[in-house]
Amino acid sequence: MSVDVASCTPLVRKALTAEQAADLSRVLKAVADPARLRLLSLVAAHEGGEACVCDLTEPLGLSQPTVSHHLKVLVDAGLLTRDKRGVWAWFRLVPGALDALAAALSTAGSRDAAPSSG
Amino acid sequence: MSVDVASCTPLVRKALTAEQAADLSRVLKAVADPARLRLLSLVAAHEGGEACVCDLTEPLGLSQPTVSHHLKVLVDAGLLTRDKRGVWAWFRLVPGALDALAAALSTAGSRDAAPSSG
DNA sequence: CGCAGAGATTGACTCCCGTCGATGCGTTGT
DNA sequence: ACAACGCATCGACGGGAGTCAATCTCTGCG
Repeated sequence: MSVDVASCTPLVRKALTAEQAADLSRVLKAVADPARLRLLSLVAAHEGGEACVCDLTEPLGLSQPTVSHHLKVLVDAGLLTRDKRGVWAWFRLVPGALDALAAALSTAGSRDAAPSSG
Repeated sequence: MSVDVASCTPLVRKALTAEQAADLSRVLKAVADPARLRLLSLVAAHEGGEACVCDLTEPLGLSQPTVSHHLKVLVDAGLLTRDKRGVWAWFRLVPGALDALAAALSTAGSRDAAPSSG
C-alpha cells in the first residue's frame, strides 16, 4: 500500500516510463489536496512534531471521519506514520519523504536542467 | 489562470492557511497525473528542451485531444509555455517552476538550508 | 461488566477528472 | 480555391475522489 518515493526518478533527467509516472503520481495525488497539505503542515508545526486526530479536526473544519480518511491516505502514501498510544493515534512526518518527493520534482538534481542542452 | 508557485509557503515551516493550501494544491493537482508527469518529462528530455504535440502523442499512447488537454492544464498551472510557430505548437518547461514546487514541498529550506540570505 | 471517549470503517451522495470521437480553426502546400 | 495537416475545443461517458452521518472497534475507567 505504501509508496516508495525514493524509487522515483528525477522528472527532467530522462523520459519517465508509464510505470514510473504512475508511481510518482500516486504520491503526488496524496499531497495534491488542500486538506492533506494542511494536515502535513499541521503535523509538522505541531508541538513535538506529532499530533493526534483530535488536534487536527478543529483547525481543518472537517468532520472526524474525513480527517481520519485523509490521514490514512497520507500514511498509505508513506508520508506520515501512525502511532497509537492508548486511545489516541499520533501522526508524524516520515523523515525524508517530502524531501524525496521534492527531489523527484526538482530540476536542480539533474545538473543540466539549463535551457541549453548541447 | 496561471498559478504562482513561488508564492507558496514551505509546507513544514508553519501551518498553512486554507487559501495557501488551496493554492499549492492547484499546482500539485496539475502534476499529480501520470500522463502529465510524462509530458513534463518528455518535453524536458526532448531535443532542444521543447516539443510539439505530434512528438508527444505517440510515446504517451493517448489521443491527440487528450494530450492537448493535458498540455493546457500544465500551461495553465504555469509549468509549461506554449509557443505556436506555424502549424506546430512548441512546449517548453517554465524555468524554475518545478523547482519552486519542489521547494514548497521540501523540508530542508525551512530551517537552516535557505538558499537566499537569511 | 457497563459506560464513555477516540478513532477507523461503511455506505451513500455529489462532483470532478481523464478519456475519446467528432468537429472547428488556422496554416501550409498544390 | 481546394485539400491536407496540426492543434484546440466541444460533448459525452465512466471511474475515481472528497465529504458526511451512522456505526463499529478498541481502550480506559469505575
